[in-house]
Order: sequence, then C-alpha cells, then structure tokens
Amino acid sequence: MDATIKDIARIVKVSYATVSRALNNKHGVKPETRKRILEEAHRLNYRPNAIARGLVKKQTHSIGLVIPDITNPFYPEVARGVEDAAQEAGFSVFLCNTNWERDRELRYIELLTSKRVDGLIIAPVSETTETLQRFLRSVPVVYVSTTAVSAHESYVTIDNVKGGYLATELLIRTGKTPVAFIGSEEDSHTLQERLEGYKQALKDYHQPVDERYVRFGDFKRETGSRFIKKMVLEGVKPKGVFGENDLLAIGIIQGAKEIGLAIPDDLAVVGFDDIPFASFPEISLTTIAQPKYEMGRYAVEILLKRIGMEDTGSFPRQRLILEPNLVRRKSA
Amino acid sequence: MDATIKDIARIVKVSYATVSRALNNKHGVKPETRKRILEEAHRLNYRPNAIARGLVKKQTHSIGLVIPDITNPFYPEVARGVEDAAQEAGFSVFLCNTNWERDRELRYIELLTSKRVDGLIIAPVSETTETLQRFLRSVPVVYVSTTAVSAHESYVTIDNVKGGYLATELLIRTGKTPVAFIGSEEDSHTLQERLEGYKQALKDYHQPVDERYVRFGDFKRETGSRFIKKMVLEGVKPKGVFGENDLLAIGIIQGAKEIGLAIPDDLAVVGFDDIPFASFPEISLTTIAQPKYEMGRYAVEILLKRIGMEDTGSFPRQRLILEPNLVRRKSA
DNA sequence: AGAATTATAGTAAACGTTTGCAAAATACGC
DNA sequence: GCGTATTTTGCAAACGTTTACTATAATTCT
Repeated sequence: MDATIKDIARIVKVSYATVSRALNNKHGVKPETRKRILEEAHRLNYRPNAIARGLVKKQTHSIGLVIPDITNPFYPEVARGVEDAAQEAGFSVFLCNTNWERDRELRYIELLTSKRVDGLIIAPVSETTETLQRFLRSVPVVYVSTTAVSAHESYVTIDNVKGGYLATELLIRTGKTPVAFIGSEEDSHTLQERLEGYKQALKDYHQPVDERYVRFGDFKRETGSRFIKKMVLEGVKPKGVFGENDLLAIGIIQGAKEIGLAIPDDLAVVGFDDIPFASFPEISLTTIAQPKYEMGRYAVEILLKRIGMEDTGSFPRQRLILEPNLVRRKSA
Repeated sequence: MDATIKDIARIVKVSYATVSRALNNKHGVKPETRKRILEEAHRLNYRPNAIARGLVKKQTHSIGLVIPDITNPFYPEVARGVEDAAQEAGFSVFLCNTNWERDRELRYIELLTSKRVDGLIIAPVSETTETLQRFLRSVPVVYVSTTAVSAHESYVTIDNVKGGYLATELLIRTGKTPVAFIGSEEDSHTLQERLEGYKQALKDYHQPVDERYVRFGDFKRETGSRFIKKMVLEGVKPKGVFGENDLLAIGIIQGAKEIGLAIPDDLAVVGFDDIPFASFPEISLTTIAQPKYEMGRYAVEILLKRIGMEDTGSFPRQRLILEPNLVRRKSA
C-alpha cells in the first residue's frame, strides 16, 4: 500500500489539510511543522497521488499524441519534440498509433478524453477533422502536419505547396524535364498541396502538365520502385521526378538503378521530409526538409498556451505554417 | 463542462448508483431503465471519467514506457509492439525519452508512479537497476533489452553473447580475419555481452584476442566511421569488423569506403539490431536481427500478467531471452 | 392469498487529494 | 495585559466514480 497524505498526518499529528499545504509549498504553515511533514513524507517514500489530485483540480498534466505510426521515419522526431516540450512543462504524453485506421483514431480519441487528458496533438489520418469533432468537444487540440481542419482549430504544418514548388523548380532549372510526380494516396490533403506546388512550378516555367507523368499509390518505398519502373516500361520517361515523400523517393532511386538509370544523370529525384536516412552518403537524397522536431515543440507550445487559458472559448486559433527548406544533395 | 453520471441520474430520475450499474453492464438493472440511461448518456455525449474511476478502483489502465530515445532507430519498433499489445488489452502508454540521462530516467519513473501507472516497461540507461528500486516499490516493471536487473525482476531481451558469437563466427569462417570489434560505451551491459560472444568465437576458432582490434566509443554513426579510419591509420588492419550496433556498422562501412576499401572484399562488416535501414539495397548490411516488435509485445504480455495478479509478491519473475538471428546481406 | 424469493433501486461510504471557511494560536501595539 | 491583527491549523465539502449494504418492488410458489 502506498503512503497517503493521511498517513503522514496521523504520524506527524496534524490534519491532512496541513500536510497538503506543506507538500504543495503553500504559505501559511509553520516552517517547523512543514519540516517535520517533509521529513516524514520522505521517510515513508510518499508519492502524491496524481489521480486524486487530478480529480479535484480537473487537470491531469497529460496530453495525448495521436499519430499514424511511430515506425514511419517521419514521426519519431516530431514525437521527440512533443515529448521534450511537454516534459519541460511538466506534462506527460500518451503515445497512440492509429496505424492509419480511421476508427482506431476515433477510439483513441475517445479513450484519451475518457482519461481526461488536458489536450491533444493529432496528426490525423482522416483528411477532414469534422468526424472528430463530436469526440473532442471540450478538449483543446492542435493538429500537426495538416491544414484540413475546421475553422476554429489550431495547427502547425509546413507550406506544402511551396515545398512542392521548390522541388519541382529545382528539377526544371537543372534541365531535368520532363519532371514526374509520384505520390501516395490521392485523397490525402498533404499530397494535394504538394501536387499543387508541382503544377504551379510547371506552369510558371511553361512546362506542359501531362497526367501520364503523375501517379498515385501509397507511402511505401516499394511503391516508388515499382512505379518508376512501370513508368519507363510504358514509355513515359521523365528526366526528373519529385517523390512526394522520402520513402517513395528512395524507392524511386532504387527502382531506377535496377533498370540501369544513373542518378542523377539519367534521372534526378527529389523527395520530401528529410528523414534521417536521406542524408546517408549511400542515399544522399535531395529533399524538402521539414523541421520535424520543431513542429512537435511548437505544437505543444500552442497547446499549452491554450490549456493555460481559463476561458477556453475565447482562445484565438493559432496556425503556424513553417517554411520548407530545400536541402540539396546528390540525387538532384 | 462535461456531463457526469449525476447529470444523467438527475434527468432520468434514478440514483446515480443505478446509472453506474447501467453504464457498466452490471446486472440488476431493469432493461428498460438501462435503455433510458444509455440513451441519455449518448444524448449528453457522456464520457466516463477514467480519473475518478481510477481513484476508486486503484487502476489506471495506463503503463509507462521509458526508453532512451525514440529517435534512435532501434526503439520505434519496440514502442510499436508495446503500444499495440497494450492497446489490445485496453491500456494506454506514456512515452518517456530519457535521452540517456540517468536523472531524467529517475525523474520519469517518479512522475509515472505519481500518475499511478499500473506498470512500467523500461529500457534502462543505468547499467544497474538498483538505483531505481527505491522509486519503483510497488509498481510492476519489466525491463527490456537488458539483463542487469536485480534478482526478482522480469525482463525480455535477446541472447547478446550468442549474437556476438554468430557475427564473429561468420566473419571468421568467411576468412575475414583478423576481425575487429567496434562498440559503444564500454560500461554498457549489452556491449559487454556482445563482446563476450566475440571473444568466445575467437577462442573457439583459435584466433588471437588482440586488444588493438577492439575499440569503444559511443553509439553514433560518425563514431564508426572515425574509428575504422583511425584504426587503419594506426596500421591495425582488420579484414572483418563486428559493429556492436547497426548505426556503428553503417558508419564503419561509410568510413571504410572513404578510405578506398571495398565492402565486403577488403573489409567485411556485420552489425547488430537490424534497424530498418540495414535492409536498404544501398546499405545491405549483414547483421544480427533482434525481434524488436515482438520484444515490445512480450514485455507488455508479461507485465499485464503480472498486473493481473492480485497478490503481487508471489509473482514469479519472468525472464525471456529471445534468439538472435543472423541475416546475411551484402556487407559480409 | 400470503410467504418466500428474486430482481431492481437507493443510501452512503470510500478512493486521495485540494481548498474555502472558521477556529485556535501566536505575535504585536500600546 | 488586553484587544487586535496575523499566522497557523482544522473541518468539511468537493471532485466523479464504484460498491457493499439496505430497502423496496415484482415475481414465484404453495
């Protein structure tokens, strides 16, 4: 059995209200009694029961982090950013992997609200957050890595269309035309934005937009490899390709090499995200970097500010759109 | 304000005890009243307050996962295994990164016990778990990826000495002698075990154990690269090297290439862990695979079994030592 | 029909804290 | 010393549940 405040009170012979005050450094308790209480608490190896405290204070000092899959190399860094910032503020974080399943996402959100987390950081799989509303109600949320949120929500993300533009522009300017686009699921909001950047760049540089050069699959490496091979097999032969994310891009490089294309001479490829592998000399992927760790940090900063406001309704939504950053390596 | 059980009781005009029973599917409440209660609960978008429930049941259905760094490619998979298994059993998991700092580890454990997690899974940075004892007391723990635990603790890990043996043996049998060992911090328990396997293999195959061929640094990729270069600069020229973990091994490959060595002909290298990158064709690292995801799952299985026991004292410790698995790729 | 049984509902205590308010103790001023 | 101001303490309610126990209502049995 864990020692409670009452145990201490009994031993030190004061009321447990006094013990509570002493333990919380409230003023109005005689230094000497406080000392005795603290000593006894230490002797009993007392640990305050955060559950009981949470019940009366209506605050758990916990937040939920809901992401698709920590195993996907994009997320560990944002998780770390979230965790670091939370920890510094005295918050703990529940990690939840939705595995890209919509109902698992919903179940988690329900579970977390049951546990009365003080806030939620969500990288949603659902492309719209409408469905989530019913479950969220009173819990503050900040979305991460999406813009598809209803009017009064906060988020932090990067400028995907600019990123797509930058990637495509580089390819065009280095003469790697025609440039293809290989992306993951077509209905992803993120993909649509990057695709828009791609198209915008093509237009600005007077390149034709040829639908045969744009393909959609999923976010797996193998897919990139398969798609590029399929493409050239069908006779569409890009000189450059913008892979909507790094995993795809790496797959593209691998597939291209398999069919004898030299990177970047025969085919230049640029990715998106700058996952850790991208910088390995063996890969050396030119890519659009997202400040993943910082995104995590910012998200909790916004969230905590929001949690701090007593008057929840009046908090202005915050929308932080970070700058993408072209990091040039050997693949393009 | 969130709806409570009392709100429902008031509206449906029953006592809140009845509401509680209805919501928990306890028998002894008339089907019709139950129906009315459930309907009202749904209408009010009622979410049970797990905090209040936890207080009386002395169970939070949460566990803590304490690891060094989710950003290290070894951990996401075990975290995922933990999370999946926990989720299936209705538990949530707190993610805590100690950043390899001992006192941060301690602080986290203290925090988590304050939050009254039902159990803890720890990949400890401290090479001995003695220090942790005071903080743990009543909380069930299972350690992961270490054997340095006091007598009555449970853990799941792999057979590191066997892994080290396998790696070294392969190198010897393919004629890649002399074989070097490059490891992380010398006082790591894990390292010592792998090193033991290395030495054992050398002995079994009648190879000399030459201390100039074994080096210790840290677990970073750059370190591997630096060390191999330094080694040959000093005139000790192994034909094979066993990198104590994959990051190191990859660094070794990179460093070797930089100084013109061909892999695996001039230098064969085998790593340890089988992190996701290892299988990339550009790397194609021969390595000792750990079943990371399964380790996570097993850890929670053991933990939950332990939590389920009312009589905590009598639970026999469980020690699960998984088999390492040599996966042969191109680097050796 | 009445007793005995069973199904349903309510009362109240408990979980371990925090906190407003009142009581007691101490210090201060003259 | 006595009244007053101030510091230190205690009492009790509250947070939202669960649950043992008791009370009432409904059903079954003879």
